[in-house]
Amino acid sequence: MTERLIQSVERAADILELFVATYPELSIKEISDHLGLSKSTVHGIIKTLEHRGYLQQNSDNQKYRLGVKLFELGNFVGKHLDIGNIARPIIRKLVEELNETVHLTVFERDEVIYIEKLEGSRALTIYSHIGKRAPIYCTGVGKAILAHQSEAEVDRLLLKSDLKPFTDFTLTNIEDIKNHLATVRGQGYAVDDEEIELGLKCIAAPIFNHQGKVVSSISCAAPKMRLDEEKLPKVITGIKAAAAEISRQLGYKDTH
Amino acid sequence: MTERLIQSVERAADILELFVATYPELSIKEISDHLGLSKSTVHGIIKTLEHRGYLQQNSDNQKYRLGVKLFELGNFVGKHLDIGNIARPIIRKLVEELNETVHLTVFERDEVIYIEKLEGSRALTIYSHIGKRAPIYCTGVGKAILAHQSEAEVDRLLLKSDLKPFTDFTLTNIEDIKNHLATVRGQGYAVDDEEIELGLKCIAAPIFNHQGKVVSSISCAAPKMRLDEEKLPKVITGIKAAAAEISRQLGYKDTH
DNA sequence: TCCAATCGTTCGACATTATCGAATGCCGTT
DNA sequence: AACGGCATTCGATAATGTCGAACGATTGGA
Repeated sequence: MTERLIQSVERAADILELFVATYPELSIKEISDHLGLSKSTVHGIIKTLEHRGYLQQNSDNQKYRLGVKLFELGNFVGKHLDIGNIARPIIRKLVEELNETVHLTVFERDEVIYIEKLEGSRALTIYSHIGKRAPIYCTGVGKAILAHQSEAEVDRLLLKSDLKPFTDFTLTNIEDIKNHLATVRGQGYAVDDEEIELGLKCIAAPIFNHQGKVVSSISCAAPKMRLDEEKLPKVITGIKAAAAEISRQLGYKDTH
Repeated sequence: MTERLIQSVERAADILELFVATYPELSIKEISDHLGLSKSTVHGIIKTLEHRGYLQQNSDNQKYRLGVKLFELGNFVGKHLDIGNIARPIIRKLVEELNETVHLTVFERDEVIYIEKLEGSRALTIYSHIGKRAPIYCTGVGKAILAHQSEAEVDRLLLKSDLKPFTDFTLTNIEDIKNHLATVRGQGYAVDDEEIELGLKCIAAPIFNHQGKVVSSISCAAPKMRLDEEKLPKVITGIKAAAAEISRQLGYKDTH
């Protein structure tokens, strides 16, 4: 790992981030003191950043603040770096690998919603479609998300749900579900074994965003008979790896 | 103007902006071709930017895209660089200079809304308050904004208004108003001469954002008698200069 | 009104550091 | 297996960023 980083670019980044870390308005002196650089060094970088719109100088006090160019770039990122675009190629690869249907969901306004579905080339496929809601307590994608919420949040969400039994295997007791979530959290993936539909089995993993919050999940859904002793470990490994990669690209820093 | 800009910082900016200008996903080769730099130079800068989260590398094709750090910074800018914060110190200075009330408005959802009011130390002050709506066709702040909308937009807005006469001086005929707006546009400021309230006179100027659109305006409002031959030019100059400075800080590039 | 202090800005000299081109290594394709 | 394309690494060079000092502008206090 003999990375050769560009000093002045790093310093420019240091300066930009200093505004977020300390105060939205800083003078050259303050910056050079914070970073331990000479005033003239800071001045050169600052003037370059100002010239490009990354900083702007206040006219009365001569201090600097972050410029609208960053706002522009940030918006661009927001549009093009959304989870769907990040996840799609990763999911596509996973589908090729497993040749099974893979779903992507997001958790928004207390609901788990399918936002992407990619199918393998099997005859027997899973019924589901983009935009549909998934129950949170008895699906892989729902449980993967639920397992990483605070206990208060879990209680709130479960109390809000009707906990209707879809099959004989559906867990409908809050304590049972909460115990099960601990297992999910521990192993890093969730299993739905015919809990919502007989014959259907899902393996799902949570996706973490740059704040470390779980905001979405992916799952592989297949007829239970196809997920045999040989295939199941592959699915688990694949789903977990894909979820981790999406998380990473979303800016999640895994700190274990 | 012997500015001494830092080359590698400029090149880093070039790279970031290239993603917006061309395509949200670029390879090192594509970047070096576009910018006429060697691959290794680009590689060094890219790795630095990636290291800091300003870029991230896609795992399957090895291309790069803008990173979430920019999203973060952009959001921060959005919060702290909003028009109110930019305008406040500039308005404050103007109030000291003129010792008259100055308003700041934004144009949103077809309405002109006061979002800031700073008063001079006079006994006779103007009634108005933050959050209040201003009619668009017969106030300085409204006309300053209206004068810089497209003709279709002006028609739409005026047809939507009831064009109620507040005083004998209120213009209520669409053609009259549109002719008047041409004057406003030409002189760079709008006058409201007792059009909404007898005895009240306002001088207002438009504020341009970084896209060159007029999204807000400021005005100086005072009893008509106080804006005499001596003071009026000062007010006009002051309001125009303040509006120009706010526009500049919002990222507006005046290209005349 | 003047002086002192503070900070932004400019300047010049130095060596650190970024740069380039060439070499290497890693896929994917034929 | 060999080729092509690309990312990556390496090493030598001088261009470039860095620092300290000097300058200038502004502010506050005596």
